[in-house]
Amino acid sequence: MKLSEEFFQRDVLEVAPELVGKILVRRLDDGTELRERITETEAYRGEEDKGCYASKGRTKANELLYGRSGIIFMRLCYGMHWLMNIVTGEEDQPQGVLLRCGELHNGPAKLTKYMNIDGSLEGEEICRSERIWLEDDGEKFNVITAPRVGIDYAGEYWKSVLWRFIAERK
DNA sequence: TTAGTGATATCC
DNA sequence: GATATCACTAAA
Repeated sequence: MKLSEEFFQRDVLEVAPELVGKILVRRLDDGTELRERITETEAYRGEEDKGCYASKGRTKANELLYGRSGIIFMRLCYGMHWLMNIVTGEEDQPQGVLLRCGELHNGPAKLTKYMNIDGSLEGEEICRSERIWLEDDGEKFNVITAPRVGIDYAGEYWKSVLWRFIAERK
C-alpha cells in the first residue's frame, strides 16, 4: 500500500517514528525497481531546532522545508553525499524527516547512492511521483529512540533530544 | 586518522 | 568577492 499525502501532513514527531519499517521504492529510468526498508529516521522540527536546516531562518536553500508536506528535500553534504529528507507538517512550518539508513545499507549517503537518488529528485512529491514512493507492507517494528547524530554544534538540549528513531524487528 | 568534495552561509 | 563550515564515506 502506497503512503498517502495525509500521512505526511501530520507533525514530524508523529510521522518520523511511523516511517520506520516502511519500504522506500525507487524506479529508475530503465524501469528497474529498487526497494529497501527504512530502518532509521530522524526528525527535524522548526526554526527553534538548532539541528534543523531552517534554524537560521528561511533561505533559498531550505525553502522547500517550508513547503507542502510530502515533498522531497535533498541536501548535498561534504560535496559528495546526498541526504534525503521528506517534508512533513503544515505549510510554513519548517520540518522534515531525514532518512538515515535502510535495512541493507547503513549510512544516509550509502542509501541514496545505492538507490540512485540525487539532486534530480529535489522537489519531487513522494505521494505522486512515478520515480520514488513509500509503501507500507503492514509489517510492524519496535521503534527505539536515540539522540540525533551529527549536530554537536546544536547545544546540549537539541543534542540530547530523542528524535532519532530506529527499527528493531519484533 | 585523513583526504576528498562542493553548495551555502557568513564575513569582508 | 572570499573563506569557513558541514546531518559523510572510503581508504589507510
